[in-house]
Order: sequence, then structure tokens, then C-alpha cells
Amino acid sequence: MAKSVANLGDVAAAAGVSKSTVSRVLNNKLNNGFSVSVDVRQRVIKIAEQLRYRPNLMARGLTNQRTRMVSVLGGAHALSDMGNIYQTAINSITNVLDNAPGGFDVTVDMSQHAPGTNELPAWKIDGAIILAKCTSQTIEEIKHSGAPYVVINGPADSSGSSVSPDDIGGTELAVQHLIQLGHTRIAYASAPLRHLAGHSSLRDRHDTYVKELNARGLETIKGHEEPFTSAVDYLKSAVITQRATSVITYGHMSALNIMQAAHSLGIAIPRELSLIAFCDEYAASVMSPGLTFIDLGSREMGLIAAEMLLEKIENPEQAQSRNVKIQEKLVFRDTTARPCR
Amino acid sequence: MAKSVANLGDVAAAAGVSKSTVSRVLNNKLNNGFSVSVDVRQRVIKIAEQLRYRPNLMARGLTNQRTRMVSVLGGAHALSDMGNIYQTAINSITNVLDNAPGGFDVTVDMSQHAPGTNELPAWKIDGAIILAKCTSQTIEEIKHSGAPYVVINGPADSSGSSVSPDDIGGTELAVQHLIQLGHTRIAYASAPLRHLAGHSSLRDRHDTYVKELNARGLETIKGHEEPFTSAVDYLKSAVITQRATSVITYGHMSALNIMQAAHSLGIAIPRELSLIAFCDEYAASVMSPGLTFIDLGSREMGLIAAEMLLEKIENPEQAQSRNVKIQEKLVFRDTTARPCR
DNA sequence: TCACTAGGTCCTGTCAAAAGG
DNA sequence: CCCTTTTGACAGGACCTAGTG
Repeated sequence: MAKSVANLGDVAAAAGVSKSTVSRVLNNKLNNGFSVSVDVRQRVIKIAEQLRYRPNLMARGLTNQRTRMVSVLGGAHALSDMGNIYQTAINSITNVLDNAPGGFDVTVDMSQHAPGTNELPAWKIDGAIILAKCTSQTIEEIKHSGAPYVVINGPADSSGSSVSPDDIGGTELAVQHLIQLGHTRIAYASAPLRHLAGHSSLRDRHDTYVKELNARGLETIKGHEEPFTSAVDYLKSAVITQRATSVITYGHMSALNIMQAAHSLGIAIPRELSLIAFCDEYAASVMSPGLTFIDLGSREMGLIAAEMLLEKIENPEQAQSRNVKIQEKLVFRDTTARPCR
Repeated sequence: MAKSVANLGDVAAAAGVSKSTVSRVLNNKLNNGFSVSVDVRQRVIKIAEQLRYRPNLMARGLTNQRTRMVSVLGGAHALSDMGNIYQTAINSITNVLDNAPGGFDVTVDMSQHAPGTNELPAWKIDGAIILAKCTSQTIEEIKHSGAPYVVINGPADSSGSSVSPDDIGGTELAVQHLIQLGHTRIAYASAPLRHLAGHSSLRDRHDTYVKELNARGLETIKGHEEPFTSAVDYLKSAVITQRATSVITYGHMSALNIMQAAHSLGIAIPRELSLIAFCDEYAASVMSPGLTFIDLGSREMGLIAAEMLLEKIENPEQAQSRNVKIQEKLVFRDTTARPCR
């Protein structure tokens, strides 16, 4: 009673030709000196449509060993932070892969895998994109399966490519911007986000802050060493006690907390405090007032990651692994200004 | 040179038994009077591990017509809003399905499908969960494929189940809460979100606001009819001109905008203005001050949706479609208080 | 009854080969 | 023997029915 879906044989029978002919017509295979009469071609196509024929991709994948399926790993933790950069990246990844010749199905794996277990889908995939990180076991599995992979905003070993934002350059831009505006008391507020533990961005942004200030003979503002727990307490210490006139903060969520805290302490932004954060265009666009931010280039990251992956899928032998750094850009808007003191 | 993955035959050869034996051992099939010696069983399992054998699911799916794969559709638009309820729902969906006997792979389809095209993955799936909405063509495809489906926060026709929050009840709770606190001038601020066009929540929340106020002989505050474009202008009209002492707003993003606007207009929350929004626990938890909100129960929605889907997958004949309404709950925190005038 | 296996089945893609002119 | 059009047989990997010693 279950609806039986039409298969190649059904179409062949209905069209009065062999299965091979149907297969070749529908797949447009013109290689081995193959040709069909216009007559047969049209009949086959028409009947396939009538019967709503869709090839059974399990059988297809069984023979040609390709599934045209690309998996995005690490979705569960990467998407847990509100509106973070990975959403934008995923959008551009799907754009590229959807529109690639032949097309790929992009699926995001959302399972929260217990540590030590395998993150790969049970399906054979043609390629993988990893958001920030995955377990070393997963990397092993991917390598063993032979599928190429690209890591976005995280490290890859020699067998895989990576695309990351240049956090060092971005932090330099932020410091330069504030100094050009006339600030000399510049604070750094780190992120309290749990799932970021150990991510290079934490270290890179912080260390560059310290290095840049030291290089210019400026004093760092205490509290930069570790994540703040209360934005109000942080501002009391950094702005009121230590007289910072500007804060560079890890991300848009911490920026939001700092803005709220500044309001409640009666500190005007940007008149009394300049604020700058790392995030992407989308996150910044939904905040008001317009945040001055270091654009991580998430759209570009997704684009490049997808293109590199595509190259490796199409050309497994030839394409080689690369580690690309995306330049971060300063977007000057309403939360930074000359200091008033 | 390409690493060839071990298959059933390889394991069988290495263990010195037949493929059937390996298959049955690994699948624990004890039905048809099948049995194995402890000896063979252990040897097979050990060798399978050594060779890192993983069944080729294409071949498996070919025979038993099940893929143990569940697809979440509508991810692209559902996840575009920062930190919205679907992320939480997806998390509980994956929890349930991962831990189901046998386990399911949950993948979220992220492609932004051109209107009129098919949203289904090319793969046969065992079931689908739809976030808010999908094209009617997709529904047709799912039905034709015979896979069961459940819609979260959206309408389903007779062949599918649905789980939605009770927006009418939730709005009643919000109005009641404000009235109990002593408010009589209650405003409603709708959402400017594009991808929500036509969603029942827009109508339900708005209409219930009007109905509840009318029923109590209270005047509605102008501006409720359509989404605001500028939160500052909205508050000027609703709070300053029309002297509203409280605002019910569509979601956490509009709440955020209103909080920012209130700050910049010098309106203290909750002393001069009470604010209440519809969202889930997670969104509310990252905002400060603690937002009073109507909890949409996204975790529960995901849970129930996954369980209903599971039931239909395991019991295609017996399980019947249901439309479940989740009760919304008021969470009283720091943005609502007695009016001061 | 126990312990195990051969071989057919699912459906598509491919290749060598054959039919028709 | 040519070319064009079409085909049958088989591979691919796991599962299951029927069957063996």
C-alpha cells in the first residue's frame, strides 16, 4: 500500500526502451560516442516527468561513489552564540555550492556530540567544512574517508585548508583608530563565552592589544587579562577608576553588555567612552547606535572556503592545501569619537 | 592511491567467515533463529574495529529503504534572526533523535532555495521537521516520498503534525501581568522582520492585544497596527505623546531596540516604562537587565516535535497526525514594575 | 537445534557489444 | 566495414531468505 516511487525500470518500460537508454538520456551522458534520436529523448523525458521519476540516490551513490553532499561540522557550538559570524559564512557557503555545476547539498550537522565520539554523519560525504574546530578524532575520520575539508576560523593540519580572519591585523587597526582619534587610555574587555575556550582569537586579540600599547609606550588598563563577569564592575574599574576613554571588546555580545552597563552608570557613548568590537556586518546592523567595529569578513570567509573545497572536490590530485588569512576591516560608525578630556 | 575503506567483504575475509555472519553480528540480528559462537562474535567485532569498518549507508539504504536521516527544513530563514527560538528547538530535536534507539542523523538544510524549487535534499529521508514554513511544493514532495513530517511554529495540513506556541494565551498573560501591576496604558510594538511576513504570530499577538484591551474597556495605543521603523520615534509617540506606561513587543530584538531607544530618550526601565517581549529563555538570558518575557517554550516544542516524528517513523500506520499547542509562560524579571504615575 | 553460508535483492551507471541501416 | 542507436550484463555493498552440514 505504500506509495512505490517510480524507478529507472518503470520509466524504461513505459517508454519502451532499455534502462541504459533512460539513464543516458536523463544524465545527458554524451561521452562514449553515445547519441539518441530526438524522438526517444523527448519521449523518455516526458515519461520521466509524468511518473515523477527521481533517481534513487543511494543506488547512484553506490556506483559512482559521490554523493554531492557537503557537510558543515561544528554547527551546534558555532551557532549557539547569538547571531555570530558563522551564520553569514554558512549563507555564502551554500550560495557557492548550490550554484556550482552539478550542485551540492549543504547540510549542517547540529548534533551535540559527546566528546570522543565521531562528528561525521554516517553518510559518505564529498567534502566537509569545519566551523572553528572539531575533535581530532573527527579530523582523523575525515582524512580516512578521503574527503577534502576546509576549516573556517580555526587551525587545519597539513591535509586540510583553512580560512581565518587576521585578528592580529584587526586589533592593530582598532588600536590605530583609537590613537588617531586621540585616545591614550585604551582598555580591552575579553569575552566570557564558554565555547571559545582555547580559540586563537582570544589570544591574538588580547596579545596584540598588549603589544601595540607597549610598542607606543601606552599603559594597558587592568582587567584585560581575563573575561569580565559583570560589565558594570568592569566599567567601574576600567573607566571610572582607571580613567580609560575607550574600550576594545571581543565581540558584539560583550559590546552590547558594555553599552547597557554604560547607560546605567551614566557614561555617554561615544562622548565619554569610545567602544569598538569585533563582529560582522550583520551583527552590527541590528545594533543601535551604530557600532564601530572590526569587520571579520565572514561572508568572504565562507566564499573562499567553499571555493577551495570545490576545487579540491573537482581536482583531488591537483589542488593543494592552503591557509588563507582574511584581512579585517575597520568600519567607523557612531560608538567611537575623540575623547573629551 | 585513494584510501579504500574497508567493506563487509574485507572484514569477512579477515575474520575467516562469510559476509552474512559479519552483517548479523554487527547488526545484532538474532531474529530468524540466528546465533553465533562467542568466539566468532568477538573476533568479528575486533576485526571490524581494527579495519575501521563503517557500513556503507548507501548500500544499506538500498535494501531496507531507511536512511536514519532526518532533515530540518527552513533553516536558512529560521536562523537568520539573531538568536531566535529555532536554535533552541533544533538543539532539543537533535537530543531526542540522537538518543533514539538506533539513532538518527539530524541535518539542517541551509540552502536558500529559489521560490518554486524543491527544498528537499536529494536524499531519501526518514522524516522531516519544518521550521515555521516551507513552500507548498516541498510539502507535496514530502508527502509523495511518504516520509512523515512535523511543522514547528507553523501550520500543517491533514497529513502532517504541528507544534506551535499558544500566542493568544501568551498575549493574554502579558496583558494580565501588566494590568495586575496597575498599568492601564499598554502599548504594542510589532516586529519589522521581513521573513516573518504572514506568520500567524504577528496576527495572533496583535489581535489578542486589541481584543484584551477592548474587553477591559482600555484604550489601545496608536502605533500597534504596523511595525515601527525607528524605536525612538515609536517611543516618542507611544510613551511621551500618548503616555503609555508599558509596552508589549514582538520579540527580543525589538525589545533590545526599545531598551536602547528608552536609554537615549532618558526613559527609565522599568520605573517609567515596563517592557515585556516574546522570546525564549536563552535569548532573555543574554540580555541585561533581565527582561520580563513570555517564554515561547522552544525547548519543549523541539522535544515534542521530535517525539511525534519518531512515533510516526517507527509506527507509520498507527501514529496519527496531531496539532499541539504549547502553553506560553510568563517570566517576571526586571523590566516590568508598577507604573509610577 | 546449532552455527554458519550461498546467492538473490535493492537501483543505477557503465561498458562492451550488438542491432539496424 | 562503416556509423548511429540501443542493449544486456554486471558492479557496487549490505541485508535477508532459504538452505547446508
